[in-house]
Amino acid sequence: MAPTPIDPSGVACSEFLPDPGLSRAEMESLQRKLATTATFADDHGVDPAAVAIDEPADLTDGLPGARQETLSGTHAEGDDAGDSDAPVVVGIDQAFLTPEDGEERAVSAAVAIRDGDVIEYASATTPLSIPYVPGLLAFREGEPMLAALDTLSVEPDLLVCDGSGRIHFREAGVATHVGVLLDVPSVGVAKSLLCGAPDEPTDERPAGWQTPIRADESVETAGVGGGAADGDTAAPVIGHAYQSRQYPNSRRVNPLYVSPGHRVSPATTVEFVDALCAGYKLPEPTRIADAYADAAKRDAA
DNA sequence: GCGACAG
DNA sequence: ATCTTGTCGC
Repeated sequence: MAPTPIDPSGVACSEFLPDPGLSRAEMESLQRKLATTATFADDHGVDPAAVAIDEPADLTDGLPGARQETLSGTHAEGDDAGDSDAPVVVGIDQAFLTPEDGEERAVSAAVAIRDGDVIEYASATTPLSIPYVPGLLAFREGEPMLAALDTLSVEPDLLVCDGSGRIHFREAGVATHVGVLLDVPSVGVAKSLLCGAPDEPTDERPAGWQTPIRADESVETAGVGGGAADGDTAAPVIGHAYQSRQYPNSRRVNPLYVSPGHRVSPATTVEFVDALCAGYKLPEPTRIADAYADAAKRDAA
C-alpha cells in the first residue's frame, strides 16, 4: 500500500520526499514545521513492561527466524507464536551500497518484534539522491525507511529508529520525521550526541545510569505560544544520555543518546530503551535490524 | 572566520 | 555510514 499523501497531522508527505531541488533553508523550514506538529509527550498506551526483552537474540549463527503468526481465524492455543495481544515494536536500520561507478543505494531493514520474538522482517533497497548532512539526515534516509516500513504487514505500536529524535537542531531528527509522517509512536536511539548538553558528565558511568540532555544554544525550540523571554527558565529536556551497558573494569562504553521521536515523552523514551535492551549496548530491535540490514546488503550485492 | 555536527 | 585483522580483557 502506498504511503498516505497527507498524514493525520496535516503535514504533506510529498514535502518530505527527498528533493534535490529543495534548498537547505527549505529543508530546515520543513523541519521547524514538523517539530510543531510532533508530540513530545506520552500518547501511545504502550507499557514499557509489555515490550521488555529479557533474552538477547543470538546473532552468531544468522538471524533469528520469524515466528509465524497464527493464520487461522480464531486464536489457537499452545502454538509457538507469542502473545498476539502484546505491542509490536519495530526496529529499523540502514546499510549502504556505494559502487565505484553506480548510484548510491540505501538498504533499509525493519524488524517487527512482539512478546520478545521476531514476527516479521521487511527490507527495501532505494536509490539515494541526497548526501549526508548533519541535521538533514531524514531527507537522505527517511524515504528508504518509509519504503521498508511500507512492506510490513503488521502495524507498529512503537518504532525504534537509528539516530536522533528531539535531540536535533530543530527538534526534528529522523525519528521525529518518520513518527510524524506515519503518526506512530517513535523514539530515536543515537550512538553519539548531535547537539544539546548533558546535565552531568557522561564518562565512565555504570549500566542503568542516565542524565537529561537539555537544549543548548544550537537548538531552536519549537515551544508553544509566543515568545516568552526565558530569562531564568531551565532549558527544556530534549532527551537523555543512557548507559545501557558497561564493563566491570577497564574498557569504557559510551552511553546511548535517546530522545522522543513522536508521541513519547523523554522519560518514557528511556524506559522503553531500557526495557528493550537485553545485555548489549543497543536495544534488541536496533541490534537485530542492524544485522538484518547487513544481511540484506550482502544479498543485494 | 572557526568550530561542530545523528548516519 | 563505509574501508578492515588481530587483539586485549572479562
